[in-house]
Amino acid sequence: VTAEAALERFLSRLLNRSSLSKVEQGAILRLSGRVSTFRPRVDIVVPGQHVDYACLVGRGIAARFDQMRNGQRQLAAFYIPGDMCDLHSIVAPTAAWGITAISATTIVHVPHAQLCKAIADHPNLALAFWRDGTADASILAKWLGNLGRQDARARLAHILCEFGIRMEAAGLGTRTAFDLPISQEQLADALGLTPVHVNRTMQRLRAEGLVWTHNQRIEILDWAGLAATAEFDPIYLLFAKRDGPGRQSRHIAEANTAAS
Amino acid sequence: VTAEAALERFLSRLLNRSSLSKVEQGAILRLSGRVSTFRPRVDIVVPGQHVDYACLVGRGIAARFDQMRNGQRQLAAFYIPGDMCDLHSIVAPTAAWGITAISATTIVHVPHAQLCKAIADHPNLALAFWRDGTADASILAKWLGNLGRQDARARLAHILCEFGIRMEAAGLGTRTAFDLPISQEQLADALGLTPVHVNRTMQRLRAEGLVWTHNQRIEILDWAGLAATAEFDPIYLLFAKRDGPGRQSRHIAEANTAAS
DNA sequence: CGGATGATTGAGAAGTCTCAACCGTGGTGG
DNA sequence: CCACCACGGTTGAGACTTCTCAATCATCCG
Repeated sequence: VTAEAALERFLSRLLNRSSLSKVEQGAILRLSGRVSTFRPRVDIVVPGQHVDYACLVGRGIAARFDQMRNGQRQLAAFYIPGDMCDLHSIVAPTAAWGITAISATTIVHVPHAQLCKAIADHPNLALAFWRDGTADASILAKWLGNLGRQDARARLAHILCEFGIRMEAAGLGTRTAFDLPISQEQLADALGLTPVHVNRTMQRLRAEGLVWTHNQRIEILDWAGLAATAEFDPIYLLFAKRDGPGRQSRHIAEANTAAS
Repeated sequence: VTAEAALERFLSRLLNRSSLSKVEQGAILRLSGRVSTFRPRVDIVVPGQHVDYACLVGRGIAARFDQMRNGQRQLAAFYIPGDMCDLHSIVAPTAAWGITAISATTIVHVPHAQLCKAIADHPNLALAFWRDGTADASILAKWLGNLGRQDARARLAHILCEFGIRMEAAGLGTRTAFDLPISQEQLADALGLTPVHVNRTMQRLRAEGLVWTHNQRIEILDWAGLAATAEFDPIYLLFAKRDGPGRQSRHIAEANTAAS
């Protein structure tokens, strides 16, 4: 995977939410950075580290995590190819969190200097970056609601729906069929559950005919059913450009009825 | 409470994390907006609403919430005077969440038009706003870790420590003594617990000599002890300017040793 | 074949929830 | 001045979800 391909995915992600001129798009594509790969479970950024670059995922899956004193981890976000894990490190370069590789992951380290220059040359990019971070924060808030107010079954169903929509938007499968190289133990760290309980809950979703899994492939057999048990409404992903609310409501309708 | 006083608090909050020139500070103070008040439990912004203003808290406490289908709510953030609840609505004007009044609350509705003009005139303000939103997201991530990986006692202890530091930083008391006009039921909605369990847990913290409460006043009798049970480390509040990591580590040391 | 990783199973323990009731205080109206 | 009501805090007992610990199984890979 080359840096260029990753930057194209990144631009594509930005365009999901922001309108950018050709010139601004060119500025994104002209970014560059050192490419490195990480094995699963290796930390890419450790908590408290001061960084002068942002981490763009080119291949694999990365996650933001918070670590407790006893070593337990809470994953606060999953990043798929095209996601810039810590774009906000531009404005807050000392991370209070860490980034870890979930599966084998390729990262492009884009220097802050380049990103700052792009922002200075094209102020609209700062707004696009801010909007991108706002979308991540919106996902975080939704996860909080899931952890606080939904049981294990709804939580698992919700994250599967979320991955479906995000994978599809990133061109990495359809919302009902995609590869998810995440172990049940890692899912447990994201859902605030025990690996054992994730296992039993996944079995239940399978038994109910909602999903089918094999190796690390997910197939959602009953999208409407899964979305209903998850109370899933993709509005929180903020897949809508600034140009008004009309597009957004259409999006919800699509997501909750299609392919079921 | 006047709009001017609220804007001064807002500027003060921005200066906690960003360096702004006198001119930029002036641009903040020249903002204005319609002032209105809300009774407790009244919604200020309803989920899905399209807004063309941001909500600045002048007095009282507001909260961002996510609502489940059965009516249960999860609070995802508390906003104290000087906090701009939904600054990010500038870049994502259709809210996926709601804002509600926790106590009697005064809100200044600052039009997006004014904020956009300020950003256009002073690009550095966009970065300050983005940084402010990043701090809110960082708090959100920490809450997620609390919900996912800490028990009720640690969660409650953590939110009390957080309020202590934030209240002190906002000039609304000291970290060990402040007014907190939030009912146990509302705390439960933030902590992902039942009001009954919040009550029992609060009793336990009192019995352990960690805190003392009366009416809606909190006194933290043993800061070090409370911080230890909460695994509280204020680094996640991002109370550090861009000027390097030195100041930050000092801050942690202070917060975990002082006033205990 | 051995070792590592991830998925699966079982049984008992623990934390939290549910429901229902009761108490104390402040405000309101007769 | 008192009766009443609303609200928030408190208590008790039983139910339920999820955790803990420990073991087993399946697959991949060297």
